[in-house]
Amino acid sequence: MTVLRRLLAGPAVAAAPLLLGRRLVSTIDGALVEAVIIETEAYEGVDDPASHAFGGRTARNAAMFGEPGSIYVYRSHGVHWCLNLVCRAAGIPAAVLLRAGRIVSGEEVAARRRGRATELASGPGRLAQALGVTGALDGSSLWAGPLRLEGNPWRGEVLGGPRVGVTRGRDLPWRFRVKPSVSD
DNA sequence: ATAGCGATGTTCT
DNA sequence: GAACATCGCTATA
Repeated sequence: MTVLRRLLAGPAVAAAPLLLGRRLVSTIDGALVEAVIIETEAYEGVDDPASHAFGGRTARNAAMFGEPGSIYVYRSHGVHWCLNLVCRAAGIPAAVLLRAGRIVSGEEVAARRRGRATELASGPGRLAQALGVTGALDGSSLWAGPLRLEGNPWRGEVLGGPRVGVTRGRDLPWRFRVKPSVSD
């Protein structure tokens, strides 16, 4: 059992800060794009009023109930795809939303997908678009697909705070990001 | 620099 | 109908 498998088998709140600094490696459509994760948010199961799984299973959130290491992709505001990594044992819904990254490889591909050269992955919709992630990946596995996770956790300072765009459950500091640096 | 708003799928009231 | 785990354009300062 690898470190990563153990991490995703546990609570999303524990996994979210330890996913920071790792590289998300995409070979979607045969093009290599890598992004270092710099911002995440945790969504726990039925007790979390901000989670898509709050209130039970639906067609959209079904992937959240899958094996840890599953990929959950949903459409936000009818426009953008957002990428989550599923945590906890099958049947217990929890996931970490990957909110932002810094492209470290395949910048040309990312820029082409984004239709611009700046802000390539500074937001959940942008990150997914830069990596080529779409709803086609929903329910697939991180262990055997075109999307992988590599590298080690962020060694620097990690900041916590309330989740973004959430009205219920705002009191929980389940958003994590690396300390901002000038190179971003 | 900041604010407002349109786009638009899925879920909930 | 309304709200949303968003983004990018447009308008005002």
